[in-house]
Order: sequence, then structure tokens, then C-alpha cells
Amino acid sequence: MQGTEYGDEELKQAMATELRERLLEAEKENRPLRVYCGFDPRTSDLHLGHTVPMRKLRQFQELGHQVTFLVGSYTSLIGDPSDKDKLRPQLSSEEVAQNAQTYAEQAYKVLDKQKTLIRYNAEWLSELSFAELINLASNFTLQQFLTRENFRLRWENGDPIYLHETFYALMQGYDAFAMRTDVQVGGTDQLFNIVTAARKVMAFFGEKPNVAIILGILPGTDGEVKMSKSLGNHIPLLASPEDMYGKVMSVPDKAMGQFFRLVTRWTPVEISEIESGLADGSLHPRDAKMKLASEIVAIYHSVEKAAAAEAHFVRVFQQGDIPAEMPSYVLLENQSVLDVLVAGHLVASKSEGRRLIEQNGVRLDGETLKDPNQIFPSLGVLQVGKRRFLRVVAENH
RNA sequence: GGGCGGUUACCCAAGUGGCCAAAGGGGGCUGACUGUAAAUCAGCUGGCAAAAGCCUUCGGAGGUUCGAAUCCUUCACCGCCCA
Repeated sequence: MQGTEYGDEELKQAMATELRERLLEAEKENRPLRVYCGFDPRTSDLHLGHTVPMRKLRQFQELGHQVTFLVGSYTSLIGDPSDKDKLRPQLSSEEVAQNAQTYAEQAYKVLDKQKTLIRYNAEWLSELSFAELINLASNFTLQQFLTRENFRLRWENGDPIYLHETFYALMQGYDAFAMRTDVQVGGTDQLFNIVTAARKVMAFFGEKPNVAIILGILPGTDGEVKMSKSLGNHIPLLASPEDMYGKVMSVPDKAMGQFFRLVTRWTPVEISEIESGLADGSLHPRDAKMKLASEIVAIYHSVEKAAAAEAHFVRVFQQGDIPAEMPSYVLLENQSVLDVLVAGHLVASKSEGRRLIEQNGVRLDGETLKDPNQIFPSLGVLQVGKRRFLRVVAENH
């Protein structure tokens, strides 16, 4: 039950007990547990936050259980309202299909491809008739939805809550039933969908309700709110080793513990060693975070790449040196500093470039540039702010 | 279906004929400090321009006016109340 977060001790105990019972039962029947987690293919760009439930699935795989990676091909037509206090845009089925593919590819960085079953919930959800939907819906009351925080907040704010948004929970419940799930994994934002909806629906159809494994939510690089691409606080799995390392380093100290628990391969013992080191001052928080960053880069790239990323980080950010690699730009004749900034994509507009120069944010080989309109003085490394670099070179170079 | 209210920049939100590129907050960016942490301080945050200034933007379209985010018409969407 490592990394779980039920927000309610009784629920946690109940689920732990049920899980034990279910394990015994499965053992008696000589079958593995059927474990699943649903993924919304609303983006194809996975980030660290997505890997939290995957990591849990992986543990089940290693214990010999049967894991299903469920692509919410049908549910994403709605968009899960759980983690938002807003309506989510609906996706077209083309977008969903396209995303689902690259999604699974990236998931294999965590999951064991050989042992993973991929299914799409359109398989059964698209077959449901209206009568069946009515039947399903009769298990729920409006009050149940309105007491959920995200809907309640919208209700209180006078924001629209569309009827179809309530279907999401029903559909997820039906997924669990359709697959005769033993265990369903999800974040705390899935508590209602997994515990209330899925268990209700399964019981309604005469199945044993699934056991919920509810995991903590990984915060983003701001350390405050859930990691998400739309909030810009995400760490993409496809990020370069250097970028990934740097982004982890920018996570506030207070969020480190959640990262330890949710996205590393470390054992509870290792984690508590680090944390006691931090607590008694024998371990510098920066060093703990560097260890964390290395671990994460090692998972998604390699140990060697992690070491290189660390070296890069130390050189560029701790010693203020320039990175070993950076994009380069061929200087054209008569270009001003401003022209180069824009053409080299270091800034979005000339106005932005002007502002940055006024604020002493633009340097060429370490010299602060003061005049935006001067002809670009010499070849060298152009730097904007702390982390944007461009090597300005001559033609045929 | 009827009545009322709303739609403003990345987000929230003020503004109800000229002083509005549009208050305030959040977020973001830059600088100082630093451990690319936190906290703090200062500045910036539509585009073009060296600048004066010009251009585009306040849900869409049209109109009134010397002048509109602000007034009118119409369309779309949302909320509340009544049915």
C-alpha cells in the first residue's frame, strides 16, 4: 500500500483487508488478480504524473498479476471532470485514436510490455443501449454528484454543469464491471469513480466490487497543484535528460517527499533514510534533490545519461558556465541584436526582446548587452535569462 | 417559453462615451539574493517603433457618435428566477 492516499483511515483499512481477502481467494482459484487502470488519451505527451498509477501496475505485474492498460477511447469523448473545476473539451475519435497509440508506447517505459494487456473501452461502452444507460443511471442520485467537491464548487459558483459530465463515473464503473476487475488503481481524484461508482455498478450487476488502490497525486514543478501539461508545470517523459534533470531540480523542497514515493524505484526504507538525513541536517536538501533528479533521469533515459545530465547541471547552473550543447544560429549580415533574438527564437517578439535587454537579461559571452539596435557585435554564445542559450556562428562554420 | 443578469488580455476580475493597451490579484518573465528550493525586494508582462507616436484587442456582425470595452440593433453562448 505504499504511496496510497485514501484521505480516510477507515477506507484504507477496509481496502487493505479486502485486498488481502481477494488475494487469498484468487490464490485458491489459482488465478492472478485482474488489475487495471484507465488512461485518458487526451494527450500523447505523457509526463511524470501519468506514471504514478503505472508504477503501481508494474508492481502488480512483478507479483504475477494480470494488468490491463485501459485506454479510455470512449470516455475521452466526454473528458473526466474529476480533476477539474471546469468543463473539459471533448475530443474527436480521430484524436483519441492517434493519442492512444503514442500513449501506450510511452507507457512501456514503466510497464512490462510482455505482460500488459491493452484494451479500449469503446469495445463495450459503444455497445450500450439507452435502456442500459437508464438502468445504470438508476444507481446514482444527483446528490451524490453534487456533494463531490468539483461539482459542488461549480454549482456554488453558478458555473454550468452538463449532464453528460455525470456519465463519466457511470462509464468508468461499467468498465470495471465489463472487465470483472479485482483491483482498480487511480489517483485520489478517482476516489468517487472507483470507490463509489465502480463498486456500485459492479454490485448492481452481481459482481464482487473492485478493490480500490488510491494513489497520491504528483504535484507539478510548482509543488502546489497536480502536474498537468495545461498548467505548464509538467515534466514530459520525452524531455531530454538535461531538461528533465533541471525540471526536477526546480521542484520545491516541500514536494520532494511526494516525488520520492510516487515516481522513484526507491523502497520505503531508502526513502526514510533520506528523509531522516534531511530532518537531522546530515543531508543537504539540494543533494537529496540531485539524487532524485538522477534517479528519475535514469529511469527514463539511462544511468549514463543521468550522470551526464548531472554534470551539465553542475556546470551550467551551479558554476554558471555555458552548456556543452545548444542550438546554433547562423548570423546574417547587418542583423541587429534584436533581429538575432527573434530569428533565433530566444524571444517571441521584438518588444519582448527590448524589454529583456532593458532588464539586463541578455548577455553575449557573459557581457550584458545594452543596445537592442546595435549591429550584432561578435560571434559567441547569446544567453537570455538563466537558461536560454544560442550559439551564434558564421556561415560555413 | 417569459423576466433579469453576464461574456474584458494566459486565468480571475475592475471599468458603463474621451484621462483605456484597459485598475487590482494570480500566473509568467527579468534582475538582486540563492541550492534553477523556499521566502523576500525591484521591474516587466499586445504588436510595430530609438522616440513621439501608430496599429490590433474588451463574445461575433452591423450601427449611432468628432470619439465606443462603454450607447443602439442583431446573432451566439452562459447563469439566475419563473414555468
